[in-house]
Amino acid sequence: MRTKDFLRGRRRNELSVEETDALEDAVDAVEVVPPRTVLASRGDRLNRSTLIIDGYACRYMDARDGYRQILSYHVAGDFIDLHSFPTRYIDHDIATISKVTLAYVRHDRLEALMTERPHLAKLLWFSTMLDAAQHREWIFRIGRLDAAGRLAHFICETFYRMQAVDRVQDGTCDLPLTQQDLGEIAGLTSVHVNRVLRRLREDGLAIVGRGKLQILDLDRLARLGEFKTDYLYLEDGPWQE
Amino acid sequence: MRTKDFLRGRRRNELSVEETDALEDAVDAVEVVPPRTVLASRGDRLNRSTLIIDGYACRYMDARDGYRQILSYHVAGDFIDLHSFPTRYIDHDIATISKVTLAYVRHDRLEALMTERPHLAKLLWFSTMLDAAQHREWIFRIGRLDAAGRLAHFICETFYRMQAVDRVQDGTCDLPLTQQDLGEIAGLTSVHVNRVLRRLREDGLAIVGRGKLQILDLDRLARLGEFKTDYLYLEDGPWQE
DNA sequence: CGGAGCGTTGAAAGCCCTCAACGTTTGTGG
DNA sequence: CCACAAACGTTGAGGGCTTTCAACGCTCCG
Repeated sequence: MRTKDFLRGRRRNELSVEETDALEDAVDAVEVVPPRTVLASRGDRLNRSTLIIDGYACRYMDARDGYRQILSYHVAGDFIDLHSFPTRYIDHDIATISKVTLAYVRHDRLEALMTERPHLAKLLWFSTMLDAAQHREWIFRIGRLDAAGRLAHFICETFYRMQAVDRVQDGTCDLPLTQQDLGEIAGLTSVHVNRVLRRLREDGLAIVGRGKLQILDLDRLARLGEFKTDYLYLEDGPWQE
Repeated sequence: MRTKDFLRGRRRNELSVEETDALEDAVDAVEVVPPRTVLASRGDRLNRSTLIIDGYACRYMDARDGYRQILSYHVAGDFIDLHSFPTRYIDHDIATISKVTLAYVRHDRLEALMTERPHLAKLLWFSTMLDAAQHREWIFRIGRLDAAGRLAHFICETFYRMQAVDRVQDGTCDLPLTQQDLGEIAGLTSVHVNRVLRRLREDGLAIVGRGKLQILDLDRLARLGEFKTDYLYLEDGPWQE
């Protein structure tokens, strides 16, 4: 099932069998895309949206000086550009990070779902609100935390998201990001990311490198990054009925 | 008409007369709230959403050290917490900045609109995507720009948004923010905001103070803040049919 | 096996913060 | 209407976190 990771670990249980089938049925094509490939550019008008089946991607904006700011990091189950359905245009760039398997859903199929399945539509809307909630945490992270806090916060967020889609084993998960990427996520230089990661490693908090993330002390990481899980709307949170 | 500023200057024209009436009809109560009042707190479960008829509000998160990070700034026509309809909970705090006139729409009315008026529902969804697009620009702003660029970017954004709802006269509009507030928006201290604003004033870019914003040179401000208008989805943008 | 990208480390500089003091404005009550 | 207090705005000096610049080691893949 190509859509099995969509909202997995979040509010997947609110999807009925019929809705699951309807969503699965709306999936058009499946494609494998190589790493570091641009999927869409600012200003593009899209007529389909993209669900990550497996792999990693990000959204970003380029700054004048050649640096870029990564806006969001996406894993399996993420509808990477569902917002282009209501907005029609996208206002940032999207690219793969690793090799990625993608599923496409045409916007006319979504249009039909809006009228035929309003409850499913509301869950699609909800999934774009998860993005917005994450955006807000990123603003907080970059605006108010120091370098170590920013990376700790990102590590916590990524770990919980990976756990939600069952991509964690023995406290370890994939993290195919370079130190340059992490700098573009946290608003830091790669040099400083390197120093901070060493500190996190030496302090027994987490080991980041070689495409992997290993959590050593999630509690202390969360404290350092002032991290709360509520905004991820995980299945065991207080928002359950 | 209480909802006249909703999506005004953006894609208001896509609302049919019937949809406008339906939205207007969904408005429950109207209330006036004093400045600096907390409207909702992280973890609250809401059963209604709030449209600003007039005045200014913001969303924010508190950090451990007593500082806070402002996540978004809201003006007339903004649905300040429409995202709580699909998410049910809110994951940040909301407060007024000035005296504000609010209109409430109960979530059960929105639920009905989802099934009865899917096109209107899609426009409501779109309006929450405007928020997300703004969030992304804030991430870019804080992550990649220096202090002057951050304030210039915020000034540009605010000016265009105020213009969209017809709150600009002679290049001047209300801006009831203290330098402390601006610091909490841009991830800076109020002291440094003060120094940067003086620079902007002396360089003939903008005058900020006494509750007002006066634009002196929008082009240079936009260049300084690397500001583009596309993400605001203004009525005269390329996204028009 | 070679090269390019990535990671690592050091030194110096810069942007912004912290601390502190004082001036200005605003709003309220006598 | 004035006086006063509190909040806001302004300015200077010093310090710290992060950047910049530079060099070198490592790893992975063709």
